[in-house]
Amino acid sequence: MSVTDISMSQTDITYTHPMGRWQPDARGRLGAAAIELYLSQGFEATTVAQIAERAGVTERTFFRYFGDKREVLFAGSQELLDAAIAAVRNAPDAPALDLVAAGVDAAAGILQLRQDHARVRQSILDANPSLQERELLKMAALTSGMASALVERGVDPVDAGLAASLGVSVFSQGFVRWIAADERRDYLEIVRESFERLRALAG
Amino acid sequence: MSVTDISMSQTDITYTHPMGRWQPDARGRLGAAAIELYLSQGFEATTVAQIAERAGVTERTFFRYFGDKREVLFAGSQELLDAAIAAVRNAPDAPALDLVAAGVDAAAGILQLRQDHARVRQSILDANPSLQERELLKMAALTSGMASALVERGVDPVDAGLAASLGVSVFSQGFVRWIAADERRDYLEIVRESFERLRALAG
DNA sequence: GTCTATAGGGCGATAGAC
DNA sequence: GTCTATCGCCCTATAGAC
Repeated sequence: MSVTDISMSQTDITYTHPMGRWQPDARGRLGAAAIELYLSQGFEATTVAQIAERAGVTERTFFRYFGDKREVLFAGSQELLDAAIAAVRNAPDAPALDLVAAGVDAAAGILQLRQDHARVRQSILDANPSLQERELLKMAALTSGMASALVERGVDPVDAGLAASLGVSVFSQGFVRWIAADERRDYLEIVRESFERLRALAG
Repeated sequence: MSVTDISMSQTDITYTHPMGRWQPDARGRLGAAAIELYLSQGFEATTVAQIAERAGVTERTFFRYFGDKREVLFAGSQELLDAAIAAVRNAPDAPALDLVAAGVDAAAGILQLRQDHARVRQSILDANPSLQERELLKMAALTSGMASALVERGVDPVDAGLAASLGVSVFSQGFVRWIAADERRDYLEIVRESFERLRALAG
């Protein structure tokens, strides 16, 4: 049950840091500190104060960058979402489910590059229902984002919602299999096979 | 994006209340008080202390019945889950997607009886992402519950997961349409039409 | 039942960059 | 002067420990 996220550091790299009073990249340091602590002590046992201290900032600064303690683990999910939606938007004309497949392919292709990180992150999520909830919310955002992109391309709204749901189901279920220890195939391959199975199931 | 829950009062009705020192059905009163306050003041603005006071119990009692402030809105979702899983288990032999359809039918049939309440509850959820997260977790539980039931009946695990996901997608999307003000059809009808569309999409 | 740690938000102050 | 990042200290409610 889960997917998402890539980079821990999401700082705006086009902005040259003033390099004055404070160390640059507070966001990146907070993200790294959080993952280290969540891994070594567990998510619940880690306080925001500890994260902030390790990153050399105050608690208040943590909440400036991340709305809550969970959000720090989802810094990369926006990138995934954007890539998927862009792919749906730009795919060559085709039936709705194929457009969604293009979006899912794009997202899987990004995750693919960081299987090690995905596994670490997933091990943290697996132990915490409250993190799983957040993950589900991100997946719901992916669903509605792709659905909107389909509607923009002229797909009927009901069909768009269903097709996007199917795509995200394939993506999520494929993810679980992909990070399993004994799985040798790559993510894209798994996702594509799942789409085939899905067509068979419905037909 | 949402579904679930029926009754606010989930007290064990087979148990005859002692009717002694305390008013009976503390759980039911807490549930009713919470919904009233969430509606009139908003979810965030309502404190557990207010709910407890209105129900005539202490804060501590609230947390004895409900794990957290959100859970009070999901008292009925277990019933829905159980009904769906039982239906999948007991449906006559058929392809996986038809078994899932039986489960979804059962759940929709229950919700059907309380459209007014479903609308009220949904209006509270719509305004609060943290409640939407919890709803998604319940839907995920429904998915994995139905998937397990399918596996028990001999369906391949991967197919089971996909089929259950499809079913829950239909259920959730159908729910949104069903509670829309201008929708005249009943929930079961909408759900059945969605299954048809889904087959068309994949075919 | 009571007690307490912690999440998370409000807001003005401060120290730099431009 | 303006803007932006951070601090620091305020607060309350949640949720869990005892």
